[in-house]
Amino acid sequence: MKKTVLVYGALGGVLIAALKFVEYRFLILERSLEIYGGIVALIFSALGIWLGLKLTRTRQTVVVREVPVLVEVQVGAREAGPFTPNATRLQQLGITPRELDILEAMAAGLSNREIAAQLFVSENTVKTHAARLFDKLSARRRTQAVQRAKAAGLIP
Amino acid sequence: MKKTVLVYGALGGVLIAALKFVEYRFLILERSLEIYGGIVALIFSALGIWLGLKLTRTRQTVVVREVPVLVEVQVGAREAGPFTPNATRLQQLGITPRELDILEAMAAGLSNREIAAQLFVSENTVKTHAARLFDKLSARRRTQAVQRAKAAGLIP
DNA sequence: CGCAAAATCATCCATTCGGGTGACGCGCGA
DNA sequence: TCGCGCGTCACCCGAATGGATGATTTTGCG
Repeated sequence: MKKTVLVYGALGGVLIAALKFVEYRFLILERSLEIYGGIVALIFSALGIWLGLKLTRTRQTVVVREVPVLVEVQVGAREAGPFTPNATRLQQLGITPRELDILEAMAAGLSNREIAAQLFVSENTVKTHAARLFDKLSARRRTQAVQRAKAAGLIP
Repeated sequence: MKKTVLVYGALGGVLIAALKFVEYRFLILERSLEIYGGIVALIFSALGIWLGLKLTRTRQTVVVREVPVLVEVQVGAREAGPFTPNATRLQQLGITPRELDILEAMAAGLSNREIAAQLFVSENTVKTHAARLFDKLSARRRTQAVQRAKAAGLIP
Protein backbone atom coordinates (compact mmCIF):
# COMPACT_ATOMS: atom_id res chain seq x y z
CA MET A 1 0.00 0.00 0.00
CA LYS A 2 2.79 2.41 0.81
CA LYS A 3 4.30 1.65 -2.53
CA THR A 4 1.20 2.69 -4.38
CA VAL A 5 1.16 5.94 -2.51
CA LEU A 6 4.74 6.55 -3.43
CA VAL A 7 4.10 5.77 -7.05
CA TYR A 8 1.23 8.18 -7.15
CA GLY A 9 3.30 10.76 -5.40
CA ALA A 10 6.08 10.47 -7.93
CA LEU A 11 3.52 10.51 -10.68
CA GLY A 12 2.11 13.71 -9.28
CA GLY A 13 5.51 15.33 -9.29
CA VAL A 14 6.20 14.38 -12.86
CA LEU A 15 2.74 15.53 -13.71
CA ILE A 16 3.21 18.99 -12.30
CA ALA A 17 6.50 19.41 -14.09
CA ALA A 18 5.05 18.24 -17.37
CA LEU A 19 2.12 20.55 -16.95
CA LYS A 20 4.31 23.55 -16.37
CA PHE A 21 6.29 22.66 -19.42
CA VAL A 22 3.39 22.09 -21.73
CA GLU A 23 1.59 25.11 -20.42
CA TYR A 24 4.22 27.53 -21.58
CA ARG A 25 4.27 26.12 -25.04
CA PHE A 26 0.54 26.18 -25.56
CA LEU A 27 -0.44 29.31 -23.78
CA ILE A 28 0.06 31.33 -26.91
CA LEU A 29 -2.52 29.51 -28.93
CA GLU A 30 -6.11 30.46 -28.35
CA ARG A 31 -8.28 27.42 -28.81
CA SER A 32 -5.79 24.92 -27.57
CA LEU A 33 -7.67 23.78 -24.54
CA GLU A 34 -9.18 20.73 -26.09
CA ILE A 35 -5.98 19.81 -27.79
CA TYR A 36 -4.12 20.38 -24.63
CA GLY A 37 -6.49 18.26 -22.58
CA GLY A 38 -6.52 15.57 -25.19
CA ILE A 39 -2.77 15.42 -25.34
CA VAL A 40 -2.45 15.31 -21.61
CA ALA A 41 -5.08 12.62 -21.40
CA LEU A 42 -3.41 10.58 -24.09
CA ILE A 43 0.02 10.91 -22.61
CA PHE A 44 -1.10 10.01 -19.18
CA SER A 45 -3.28 7.12 -20.11
CA ALA A 46 -0.40 5.74 -22.12
CA LEU A 47 1.85 6.33 -19.17
CA GLY A 48 -0.64 4.65 -16.91
CA ILE A 49 -0.93 1.64 -19.12
CA TRP A 50 2.80 1.38 -19.37
CA LEU A 51 3.06 1.73 -15.62
CA GLY A 52 0.47 -0.92 -15.05
CA LEU A 53 2.23 -3.27 -17.39
CA LYS A 54 5.55 -2.51 -15.84
CA LEU A 55 4.36 -3.18 -12.37
CA THR A 56 2.83 -6.50 -13.19
CA ARG A 57 5.34 -7.90 -15.57
CA THR A 58 5.61 -11.60 -16.37
CA ARG A 59 1.88 -11.74 -16.53
CA GLN A 60 1.93 -13.77 -19.68
CA THR A 61 -1.30 -15.43 -20.52
CA VAL A 62 -1.01 -19.05 -19.74
CA VAL A 63 -2.05 -20.97 -22.75
CA VAL A 64 -1.45 -24.49 -21.76
CA ARG A 65 -2.22 -27.49 -23.76
CA GLU A 66 -1.73 -30.89 -22.32
CA VAL A 67 0.06 -33.20 -24.63
CA PRO A 68 0.42 -36.86 -23.90
CA VAL A 69 3.86 -37.34 -22.53
CA LEU A 70 4.95 -40.91 -22.78
CA VAL A 71 8.62 -40.83 -22.19
CA GLU A 72 10.43 -38.53 -19.91
CA VAL A 73 13.24 -36.85 -21.70
CA GLN A 74 16.40 -36.42 -19.82
CA VAL A 75 16.70 -32.89 -20.94
CA GLY A 76 20.00 -31.56 -19.84
CA ALA A 77 23.05 -33.69 -19.42
CA ARG A 78 21.82 -34.11 -15.90
CA GLU A 79 23.56 -37.05 -14.40
CA ALA A 80 21.24 -39.88 -13.60
CA GLY A 81 23.21 -40.69 -10.51
CA PRO A 82 23.19 -38.89 -7.18
CA PHE A 83 23.59 -35.18 -7.10
CA THR A 84 27.00 -33.84 -6.26
CA PRO A 85 27.12 -30.30 -4.95
CA ASN A 86 29.36 -27.80 -6.56
CA ALA A 87 32.45 -28.09 -4.39
CA THR A 88 34.01 -24.97 -5.76
CA ARG A 89 31.08 -22.83 -4.82
CA LEU A 90 30.91 -24.55 -1.48
CA GLN A 91 34.44 -23.48 -0.71
CA GLN A 92 33.88 -20.02 -2.06
CA LEU A 93 31.03 -19.55 0.34
CA GLY A 94 32.79 -21.33 3.15
CA ILE A 95 29.98 -23.75 3.74
CA THR A 96 30.90 -26.69 5.92
CA PRO A 97 29.66 -30.25 5.39
CA ARG A 98 27.40 -30.07 8.37
CA GLU A 99 25.87 -26.89 7.17
CA LEU A 100 25.22 -28.58 3.87
CA ASP A 101 23.29 -31.25 5.73
CA ILE A 102 21.10 -28.63 7.27
CA LEU A 103 20.71 -26.93 3.93
CA GLU A 104 19.49 -30.10 2.27
CA ALA A 105 17.04 -30.84 5.01
CA MET A 106 15.87 -27.28 4.82
CA ALA A 107 15.30 -27.60 1.10
CA ALA A 108 13.24 -30.69 1.77
CA GLY A 109 10.83 -28.47 3.64
CA LEU A 110 11.63 -29.65 7.13
CA SER A 111 11.29 -27.47 10.19
CA ASN A 112 14.20 -26.88 12.52
CA ARG A 113 12.73 -29.35 14.93
CA GLU A 114 12.40 -32.03 12.31
CA ILE A 115 15.91 -31.41 11.07
CA ALA A 116 17.17 -31.70 14.62
CA ALA A 117 15.41 -35.02 15.03
CA GLN A 118 16.70 -36.29 11.72
CA LEU A 119 20.30 -35.36 12.40
CA PHE A 120 20.22 -36.31 16.08
CA VAL A 121 21.17 -32.90 17.36
CA SER A 122 19.33 -30.28 19.33
CA GLU A 123 17.10 -27.70 17.76
CA ASN A 124 19.45 -24.98 18.93
CA THR A 125 22.28 -26.51 17.00
CA VAL A 126 20.20 -26.55 13.87
CA LYS A 127 19.41 -22.93 14.46
CA THR A 128 23.04 -21.91 14.73
CA HIS A 129 23.92 -23.80 11.58
CA ALA A 130 20.98 -22.24 9.87
CA ALA A 131 21.98 -18.79 11.04
CA ARG A 132 25.49 -19.25 9.68
CA LEU A 133 24.02 -20.52 6.45
CA PHE A 134 21.84 -17.47 6.10
CA ASP A 135 24.88 -15.33 6.70
CA LYS A 136 26.97 -17.12 4.10
CA LEU A 137 24.18 -17.18 1.57
CA SER A 138 23.16 -13.60 2.29
CA ALA A 139 19.64 -14.79 2.92
CA ARG A 140 17.18 -13.61 5.48
CA ARG A 141 14.66 -16.40 5.19
CA ARG A 142 14.99 -20.10 4.72
CA THR A 143 13.04 -20.04 1.49
CA GLN A 144 15.50 -17.51 0.20
CA ALA A 145 18.42 -19.61 1.35
CA VAL A 146 17.03 -22.63 -0.45
CA GLN A 147 16.40 -20.61 -3.55
CA ARG A 148 19.95 -19.29 -3.63
CA ALA A 149 21.45 -22.63 -2.83
CA LYS A 150 19.64 -24.12 -5.78
CA ALA A 151 20.80 -21.31 -7.99
CA ALA A 152 24.36 -21.89 -6.86
CA GLY A 153 24.12 -25.59 -7.58
CA LEU A 154 24.64 -26.58 -3.99
CA ILE A 155 21.53 -28.70 -3.89
CA PRO A 156 19.52 -30.45 -6.62
CA MET B 1 -14.79 -9.78 -24.21
CA LYS B 2 -17.14 -7.77 -26.37
CA LYS B 3 -18.80 -6.58 -23.25
CA THR B 4 -15.62 -5.19 -21.89
CA VAL B 5 -14.98 -3.38 -25.13
CA LEU B 6 -18.44 -1.86 -24.98
CA VAL B 7 -17.90 -0.84 -21.42
CA TYR B 8 -14.67 0.81 -22.32
CA GLY B 9 -16.30 2.59 -25.20
CA ALA B 10 -19.09 3.91 -23.04
CA LEU B 11 -16.58 4.93 -20.46
CA GLY B 12 -14.65 6.82 -23.06
CA GLY B 13 -17.81 8.60 -24.13
CA VAL B 14 -18.67 9.55 -20.60
CA LEU B 15 -15.20 10.83 -20.10
CA ILE B 16 -15.33 12.97 -23.18
CA ALA B 17 -18.62 14.41 -22.03
CA ALA B 18 -17.22 15.02 -18.58
CA LEU B 19 -14.27 16.73 -20.13
CA LYS B 20 -16.47 19.03 -22.14
CA PHE B 21 -18.50 19.78 -19.09
CA VAL B 22 -15.55 20.54 -16.90
CA GLU B 23 -14.06 22.59 -19.66
CA TYR B 24 -17.00 24.94 -19.88
CA ARG B 25 -17.15 25.38 -16.19
CA PHE B 26 -13.53 26.23 -15.93
CA LEU B 27 -13.22 28.28 -19.03
CA ILE B 28 -14.42 31.31 -17.17
CA LEU B 29 -11.82 31.05 -14.53
CA GLU B 30 -8.50 32.45 -15.44
CA ARG B 31 -5.83 30.28 -14.02
CA SER B 32 -7.63 27.02 -14.30
CA LEU B 33 -5.35 25.48 -16.82
CA GLU B 34 -3.22 23.66 -14.34
CA ILE B 35 -6.18 22.40 -12.40
CA TYR B 36 -7.93 21.27 -15.49
CA GLY B 37 -4.88 19.57 -16.88
CA GLY B 38 -4.09 18.05 -13.56
CA ILE B 39 -7.53 16.58 -13.18
CA VAL B 40 -7.48 15.18 -16.66
CA ALA B 41 -4.02 13.79 -16.20
CA LEU B 42 -4.87 12.22 -12.89
CA ILE B 43 -8.03 10.65 -14.16
CA PHE B 44 -6.40 9.24 -17.19
CA SER B 45 -3.30 7.98 -15.49
CA ALA B 46 -5.45 6.24 -12.93
CA LEU B 47 -7.57 4.86 -15.70
CA GLY B 48 -4.47 3.79 -17.55
CA ILE B 49 -3.01 2.01 -14.59
CA TRP B 50 -6.24 0.28 -13.91
CA LEU B 51 -6.58 -0.61 -17.56
CA GLY B 52 -3.06 -1.92 -17.75
CA LEU B 53 -3.60 -4.10 -14.75
CA LYS B 54 -6.87 -5.25 -16.11
CA LEU B 55 -5.52 -6.14 -19.49
CA THR B 56 -2.56 -8.07 -18.23
CA ARG B 57 -4.83 -10.14 -16.18
CA THR B 58 -6.19 -12.28 -18.93
CA ARG B 59 -4.31 -15.24 -17.70
CA GLN B 60 -5.91 -18.64 -17.68
CA THR B 61 -8.09 -17.82 -20.64
CA VAL B 62 -7.43 -20.97 -22.52
CA VAL B 63 -7.97 -24.00 -20.43
CA VAL B 64 -6.79 -27.44 -20.96
CA ARG B 65 -8.10 -30.24 -22.95
CA GLU B 66 -7.69 -33.26 -20.80
CA VAL B 67 -5.46 -35.87 -22.29
CA PRO B 68 -4.50 -39.10 -20.62
CA VAL B 69 -1.01 -38.65 -19.37
CA LEU B 70 0.83 -41.85 -18.78
CA VAL B 71 4.27 -41.01 -17.66
CA GLU B 72 5.27 -37.53 -16.89
CA VAL B 73 8.49 -36.87 -15.18
CA GLN B 74 9.77 -33.41 -14.84
CA VAL B 75 13.46 -34.00 -14.88
CA GLY B 76 16.03 -31.27 -14.65
CA ALA B 77 13.79 -28.51 -15.82
CA ARG B 78 15.98 -26.96 -18.45
CA GLU B 79 14.91 -23.48 -19.28
CA ALA B 80 13.88 -24.34 -22.80
CA GLY B 81 11.54 -21.42 -23.12
CA PRO B 82 9.14 -19.91 -20.61
CA PHE B 83 7.91 -22.20 -17.94
CA THR B 84 4.28 -23.19 -18.04
CA PRO B 85 2.81 -24.67 -14.91
CA ASN B 86 1.20 -28.02 -15.13
CA ALA B 87 -2.40 -27.02 -15.63
CA THR B 88 -3.74 -30.48 -15.01
CA ARG B 89 -2.19 -30.69 -11.62
CA LEU B 90 -3.26 -27.15 -10.91
CA GLN B 91 -6.83 -28.11 -11.52
CA GLN B 92 -6.51 -31.31 -9.60
CA LEU B 93 -5.33 -29.40 -6.59
CA GLY B 94 -7.79 -26.60 -7.16
CA ILE B 95 -5.17 -23.91 -7.09
CA THR B 96 -6.38 -20.55 -8.32
CA PRO B 97 -4.32 -18.15 -10.43
CA ARG B 98 -3.88 -15.79 -7.54
CA GLU B 99 -2.68 -18.55 -5.33
CA LEU B 100 -0.17 -19.43 -8.00
CA ASP B 101 1.10 -15.88 -7.82
CA ILE B 102 1.67 -16.23 -4.14
CA LEU B 103 3.29 -19.59 -4.66
CA GLU B 104 5.77 -18.22 -7.15
CA ALA B 105 6.68 -15.32 -4.95
CA MET B 106 7.04 -17.71 -2.07
CA ALA B 107 9.39 -19.88 -4.09
CA ALA B 108 11.45 -16.81 -4.83
CA GLY B 109 12.15 -16.56 -1.13
CA LEU B 110 9.99 -13.56 -0.38
CA SER B 111 8.38 -12.96 2.96
CA ASN B 112 4.66 -12.44 3.28
CA ARG B 113 5.19 -8.75 3.66
CA GLU B 114 7.31 -8.54 0.53
CA ILE B 115 4.79 -10.54 -1.42
CA ALA B 116 2.06 -8.24 -0.23
CA ALA B 117 4.02 -5.22 -1.42
CA GLN B 118 4.78 -6.81 -4.75
CA LEU B 119 1.21 -7.81 -5.48
CA PHE B 120 -0.34 -4.66 -4.02
CA VAL B 121 -2.45 -6.43 -1.45
CA SER B 122 -2.38 -6.56 2.32
CA GLU B 123 -0.27 -8.97 4.26
CA ASN B 124 -3.41 -10.56 5.60
CA THR B 125 -4.52 -11.42 2.11
CA VAL B 126 -1.22 -13.05 1.36
CA LYS B 127 -1.59 -15.04 4.50
CA THR B 128 -5.02 -16.33 3.58
CA HIS B 129 -3.86 -17.31 0.13
CA ALA B 130 -0.84 -18.97 1.66
CA ALA B 131 -2.97 -20.81 4.17
CA ARG B 132 -5.18 -22.17 1.40
CA LEU B 133 -2.10 -23.15 -0.53
CA PHE B 134 -0.73 -25.07 2.41
CA ASP B 135 -4.02 -26.82 2.72
CA LYS B 136 -4.17 -27.75 -0.93
CA LEU B 137 -0.56 -28.83 -1.03
CA SER B 138 -0.81 -30.61 2.29
CA ALA B 139 2.10 -28.61 3.54
CA ARG B 140 2.74 -27.18 6.97
CA ARG B 141 5.57 -24.84 6.09
CA ARG B 142 6.30 -22.64 3.16
CA THR B 143 9.51 -24.45 2.35
CA GLN B 144 7.51 -27.64 2.18
CA ALA B 145 4.93 -26.01 -0.03
CA VAL B 146 7.60 -24.80 -2.39
CA GLN B 147 9.22 -28.19 -2.44
CA ARG B 148 5.97 -29.94 -3.28
CA ALA B 149 5.02 -27.37 -5.85
CA LYS B 150 8.31 -27.93 -7.59
CA ALA B 151 7.81 -31.65 -7.45
CA ALA B 152 4.37 -31.25 -8.95
CA GLY B 153 5.72 -29.07 -11.74
CA LEU B 154 3.70 -26.08 -10.68
CA ILE B 155 6.74 -23.84 -10.58
CA PRO B 156 10.12 -24.00 -12.31
C1' DC C 1 -30.14 -10.70 -12.61
C1' DG C 2 -28.41 -13.80 -9.13
C1' DC C 3 -25.43 -17.36 -7.69
C1' DA C 4 -20.92 -19.27 -6.69
C1' DA C 5 -16.19 -18.88 -6.79
C1' DA C 6 -12.46 -16.06 -6.07
C1' DA C 7 -10.16 -12.31 -3.98
C1' DT C 8 -9.63 -9.17 -0.40
C1' DC C 9 -8.95 -7.78 4.51
C1' DA C 10 -9.26 -8.40 9.38
C1' DT C 11 -8.43 -10.26 14.30
C1' DC C 12 -6.71 -13.42 17.70
C1' DC C 13 -3.51 -16.68 19.08
C1' DA C 14 0.19 -20.19 19.11
C1' DT C 15 4.27 -21.64 17.04
C1' DT C 16 8.31 -21.08 14.46
C1' DC C 17 12.15 -18.40 12.76
C1' DG C 18 15.98 -15.44 12.90
C1' DG C 19 19.46 -12.56 15.35
C1' DG C 20 22.57 -12.02 18.95
C1' DT C 21 25.48 -13.74 22.33
C1' DG C 22 28.17 -16.85 25.03
C1' DA C 23 30.14 -21.21 25.97
C1' DC C 24 32.32 -26.00 25.64
C1' DG C 25 34.83 -29.85 23.50
C1' DC C 26 37.48 -31.98 19.74
C1' DG C 27 40.84 -32.58 16.19
C1' DC C 28 44.37 -30.66 13.34
C1' DG C 29 48.17 -28.11 11.96
C1' DA C 30 51.62 -24.44 12.92
C1' DT D 1 51.20 -26.88 22.97
C1' DC D 2 48.42 -23.35 21.42
C1' DG D 3 45.29 -21.41 18.26
C1' DC D 4 41.65 -22.14 15.19
C1' DG D 5 37.93 -24.10 12.69
C1' DC D 6 34.10 -26.90 13.40
C1' DG D 7 30.34 -28.84 15.74
C1' DT D 8 27.59 -28.70 19.63
C1' DC D 9 24.22 -26.47 22.94
C1' DA D 10 21.83 -22.81 25.53
C1' DC D 11 19.10 -18.50 26.46
C1' DC D 12 16.59 -14.35 25.20
C1' DC D 13 13.76 -11.56 22.34
C1' DG D 14 11.48 -9.65 18.45
C1' DA D 15 9.68 -10.68 14.04
C1' DA D 16 7.58 -13.83 10.91
C1' DT D 17 4.67 -17.49 10.09
C1' DG D 18 0.63 -20.59 10.45
C1' DG D 19 -4.28 -21.70 12.02
C1' DA D 20 -8.93 -20.67 12.60
C1' DT D 21 -12.74 -17.79 11.47
C1' DG D 22 -15.64 -14.20 9.76
C1' DA D 23 -16.75 -10.69 6.64
C1' DT D 24 -17.07 -8.00 2.34
C1' DT D 25 -16.29 -7.10 -2.46
C1' DT D 26 -15.33 -8.49 -7.18
C1' DT D 27 -15.94 -11.41 -10.92
C1' DG D 28 -17.34 -15.04 -14.05
C1' DC D 29 -21.10 -17.35 -15.78
C1' DG D 30 -25.57 -19.42 -16.57
